[in-house]
Amino acid sequence: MVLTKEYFSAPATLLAPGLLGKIICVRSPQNDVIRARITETECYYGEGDTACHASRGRTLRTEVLYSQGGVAYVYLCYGMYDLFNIVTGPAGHPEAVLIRGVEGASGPGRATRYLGITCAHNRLPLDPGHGLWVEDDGARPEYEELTRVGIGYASPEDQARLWRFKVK
DNA sequence: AAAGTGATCATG
DNA sequence: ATGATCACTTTG
Repeated sequence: MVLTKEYFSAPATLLAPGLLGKIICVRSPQNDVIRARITETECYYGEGDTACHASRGRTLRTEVLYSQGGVAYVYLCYGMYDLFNIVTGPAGHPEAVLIRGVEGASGPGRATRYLGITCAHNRLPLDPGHGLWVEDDGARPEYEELTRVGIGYASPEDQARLWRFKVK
């Protein structure tokens, strides 16, 4: 079944582990669909999370994080890699789940490249009509909780949070 | 271990 | 207008 905006309106802290095993679907320019099961995620939660892009408030870039859950947040990292996040939670509260890996591609930059997701997908609602959506086939894989990667600029307590989730 | 790469945001 | 910074990957 296709996951809806209502599903994505739950908190990122819940959805990051919950999305493991779900299937990202992307319609390519050639009109075929690429599918891959999520194997690793991280959550970024609110302005109070010093690792979250919205920790310094609303800007042109972070505006999309304040949407109601169920839209894509894609941004260019290190000048080379498009990183794909799913915005979650209620409107007005900035939070998202970063897709760090899918079956067939580990690492957030590689996963987006593998799926064919680019900055052109930024702000798009996640549904089949927009060519980018997520399906649940009932899989509930076991996972482990780890600290987030690449956030050395965040406060020590935020760095210590177990907000990365990885399928065993 | 270190470079490569460019949008973004804060500063002047 | 300028410069530091960066939720990474590849190569050695």
